[in-house]
Amino acid sequence: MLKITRKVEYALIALRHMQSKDVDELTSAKEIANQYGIPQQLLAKTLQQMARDNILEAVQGPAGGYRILAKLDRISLKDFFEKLEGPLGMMDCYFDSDCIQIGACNIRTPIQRINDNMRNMFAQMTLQEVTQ
Amino acid sequence: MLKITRKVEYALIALRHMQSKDVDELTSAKEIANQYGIPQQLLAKTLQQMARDNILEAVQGPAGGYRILAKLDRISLKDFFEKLEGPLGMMDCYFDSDCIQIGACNIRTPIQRINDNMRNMFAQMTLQEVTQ
DNA sequence: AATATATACGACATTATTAATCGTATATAG
DNA sequence: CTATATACGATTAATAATGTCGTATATATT
Repeated sequence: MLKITRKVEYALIALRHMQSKDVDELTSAKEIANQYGIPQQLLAKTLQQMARDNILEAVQGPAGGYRILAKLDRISLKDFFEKLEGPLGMMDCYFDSDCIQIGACNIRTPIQRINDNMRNMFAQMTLQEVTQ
Repeated sequence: MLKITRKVEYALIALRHMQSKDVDELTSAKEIANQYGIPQQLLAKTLQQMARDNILEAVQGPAGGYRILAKLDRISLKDFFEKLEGPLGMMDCYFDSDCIQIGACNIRTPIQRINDNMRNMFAQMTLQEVTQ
């Protein structure tokens, strides 16, 4: 439990890889996939998603690839995680609450407190700190 | 991602339920399962595990059940989570590292930093805070 | 002593989630 | 024109979480 997904992991690897290059240099999904042993198609999808989220810029065609578009020190880890994986809740009922037992549940409030702490922690860390 | 398991959730519900009673009063798995709509056998296993971990005391036979044994304000959430679910790592390589790519991986150190923050956060919260 | 009801627990089955692949379309440099 | 890159929905495979089954043991009650 409390694990990040490979998607997030791959995204971080890719960002860090690109950050070690010139800002306008392009990196292909293939290059990263080969270098770190990541399934290329899966990585490509994640990069495409980051492009849709304006974290990366994508350039098509041969000699195309991706480059970092956003200011990584302006994106919190919380926002990054939620862009890629959706709302960050340790229990499903943190956001959507169609749990039948919600009336009987005695730990909803305490768990939400923990969850707020966790979200707050990730809100205070930036992508830059992880990928620099 | 970053979710707690039902096992932990059920354990917290059970602890909080027992804490609302007299300290030496017994509570059966059945009682809790019925009241909160939890599968009884699954809950029972979790209670048994907590008994093995000396968080609860178990009393067998009819009119048996469980009662809280440990001082909940002396058990951190980190220890509690790790008792129930094992080591707390956002990535598998935090503890065991048979990842083939470990040499190539460029984010191991940064992720460990995040993970340390998370573990530290849970180390500073006690079970008591959640179940009181 | 017999019975009913509780915990104890390994093995198995089911379900949900995550991870990976497939197939096809589009863009563009050479 | 061709090779190589991104784009992306659909599907399958793998893994992990969740739940069930069967059986054993303890013990209060009758």
